Amino acid sequence: MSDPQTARDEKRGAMETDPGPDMLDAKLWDNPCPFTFRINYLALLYNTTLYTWVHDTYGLKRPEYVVLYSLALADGGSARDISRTSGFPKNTLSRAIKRLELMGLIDARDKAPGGSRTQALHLSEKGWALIHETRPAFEAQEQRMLTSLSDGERQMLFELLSKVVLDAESWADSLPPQAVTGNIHYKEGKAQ
Amino acid sequence: MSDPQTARDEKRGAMETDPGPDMLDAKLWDNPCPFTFRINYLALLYNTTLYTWVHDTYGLKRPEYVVLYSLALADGGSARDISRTSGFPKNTLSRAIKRLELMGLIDARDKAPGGSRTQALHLSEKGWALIHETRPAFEAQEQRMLTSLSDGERQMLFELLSKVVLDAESWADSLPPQAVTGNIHYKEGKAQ
DNA sequence: ATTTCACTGTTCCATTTGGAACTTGCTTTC
DNA sequence: GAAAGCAAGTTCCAAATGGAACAGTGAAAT
Repeated sequence: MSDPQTARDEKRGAMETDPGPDMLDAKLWDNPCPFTFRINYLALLYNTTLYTWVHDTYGLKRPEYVVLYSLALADGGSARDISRTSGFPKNTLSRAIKRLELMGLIDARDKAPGGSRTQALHLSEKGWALIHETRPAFEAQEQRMLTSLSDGERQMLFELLSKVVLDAESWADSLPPQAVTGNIHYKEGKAQ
Repeated sequence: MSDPQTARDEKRGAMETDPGPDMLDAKLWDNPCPFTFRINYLALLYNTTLYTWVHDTYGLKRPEYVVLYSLALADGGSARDISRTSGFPKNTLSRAIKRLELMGLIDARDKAPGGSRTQALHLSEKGWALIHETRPAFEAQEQRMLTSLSDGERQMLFELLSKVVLDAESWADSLPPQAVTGNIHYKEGKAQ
């Protein structure tokens, strides 16, 4: 895997669509982390397309739409749940929820629904409507993303990724040991 | 695929590690976009772990480290190249590059190296040192991420993802047609 | 040759973000 | 059952972010 940027190159020679960012080739074929680069790159393309669309069309920021989407999948979930499964910090979500409430997309929270500091959140009628209207775009984009694969390949990809995700607890939130020892610390050199 | 949250549930019954965020289960097994959720989730876990480590250890923010990493793979690349392959907007990268230059991690740019508005960027000695010191952590984390897969499975996953990435031009930056027509516009209801 | 044009990188500024401290209310312990 | 502990959600504020307008430079057109 040392001189691998061939697959894309021939295409480039013919069409010259992009003025040759072979940095992309390097990142794809010369990268010590080929897997994580790919998922980052794909996630990026997918997310920016869809979330800019949502923002331009509905005036909802990404964390806001994430709240709606999360509740559509797990109605009655809490801010903490959304934080854990989406990666947004809880204060960002707090703000998002407040605004969604104001917009009438999620139901007003009774300060104590039975007595619990955890607030169960629910989509409003209007919130469901928005989800039903927007989710197809997300689904369709995911479909388009996978058109180059056969049904069998899609299934295989799905299973492989599931395996990795299910094993995530064992590696997330901790670094491999050798990374943590004996480093030069540049931090004090903060220029700014 | 309607009542699929079994795989994780039995585990939960036994260990009760997490106080049951079955929102995660819903997002994994009830999601109309199972593929993109998985890659987003994995990317999230991977990125936050590593970039917080880089930040705490070296005082480099994510876009800054991304510049270094990109140049390590494609020395002489431009800000524009990095922007296209990383997704960061060019002004963010402009700032990052300026600071890296100040810190001596990339070579100073001669205002006109032969005459061209595109600036070819190069890591300095110190920049290379930092990359050589940090990259192993990224590699190791990617390895750990994939430990649950056999060699064959890893290879398969790599090939499937490559296919999808190579096809990216055909779907990125555009939405599926049916998404763009006939929507309610909530945007004017901006509360704030 | 001069005028457009195209595009890279920078600056400006309003908005957004997220860490840290705080509030509140349940839960556990003695 | 009071006291200490803990965890969800909020507020505060400094920092980071990214859109938009700008500047500068090479290429294209006439």
